[in-house]
Amino acid sequence: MTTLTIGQVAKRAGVGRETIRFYERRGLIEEPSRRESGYRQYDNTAVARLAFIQQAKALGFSLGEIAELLSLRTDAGAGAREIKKIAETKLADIEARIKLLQRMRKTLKKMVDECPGEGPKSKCPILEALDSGYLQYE
Amino acid sequence: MTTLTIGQVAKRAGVGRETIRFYERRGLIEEPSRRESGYRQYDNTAVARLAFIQQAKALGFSLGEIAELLSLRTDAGAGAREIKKIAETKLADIEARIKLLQRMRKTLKKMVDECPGEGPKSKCPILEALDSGYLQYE
DNA sequence: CTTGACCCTGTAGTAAGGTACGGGGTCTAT
DNA sequence: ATAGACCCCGTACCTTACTACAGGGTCAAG
Repeated sequence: MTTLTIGQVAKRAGVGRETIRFYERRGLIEEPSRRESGYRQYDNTAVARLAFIQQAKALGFSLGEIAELLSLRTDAGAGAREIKKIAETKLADIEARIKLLQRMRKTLKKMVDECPGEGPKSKCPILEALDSGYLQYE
Repeated sequence: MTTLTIGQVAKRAGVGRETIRFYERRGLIEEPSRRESGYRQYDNTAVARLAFIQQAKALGFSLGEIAELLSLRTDAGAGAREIKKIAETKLADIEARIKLLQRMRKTLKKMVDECPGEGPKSKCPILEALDSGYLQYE
């Protein structure tokens, strides 16, 4: 099994060296074995682990949630139920964020459409709309 | 004109006292006059200003952007054009965020649908999907 | 054997948007 | 006149996810 230094792992995984040490401190990556000199020694499973983290991040999971996912993975008692539950919670969270942003978009679009884009600011309803306390959110 | 203490303003605006001082430091709220004792003295325009900030925050503007909006408001040279531009930039930003979240939702929903929700974790495709580096984002 | 690239630790800084605390002084009602 | 609520300032702390030093030691090539 080839061993890799932290820099080689970082390069293959497309992250910074410091990021790997940071993940190690956060418990997302196991502490690797060391050479005599103290240099960290990794193998390809570390690269795979980093890929997992990147994928999960791309899906909107926080590092805390990723740690949870990772612990379920090695927890013999964990089944499909636990994993599905985390993913469902995240899904609901993402859907809520989308809804909020859509409401924001609607109001903002209306404001932009109503603003002539020229002339004095008194012709633009944006500032007044913000003043009026008239917006409905949440 | 009735004067208000910072605590009264905070209560009416629904924010914390510390938040008002924080906004003052950030230049979002003008420095108010003081009593002999050094106590800040506000009037209702401060409550209105805070309401403006809350509204703008609800639309997704950052404090920096709100400061910009606020300065345009008192800048005699500013017209509808400048204000519309900021709002348009924010709108584009919100739309991009919505698109990203929709992609995330789609993939996550597929995973959740494919997971049986019972049995061993090997039956759940979520962990494997995260491993595979197979997700397409961005 | 030297040079330059790489590694180590620990600490500090970044962004955003606050929140909390310590050690004071003040205001108001009883 | 005194209790308790409120205010002052400055500084530190919180979260998230890194990123950047500083001051060292190590490794591989020429």
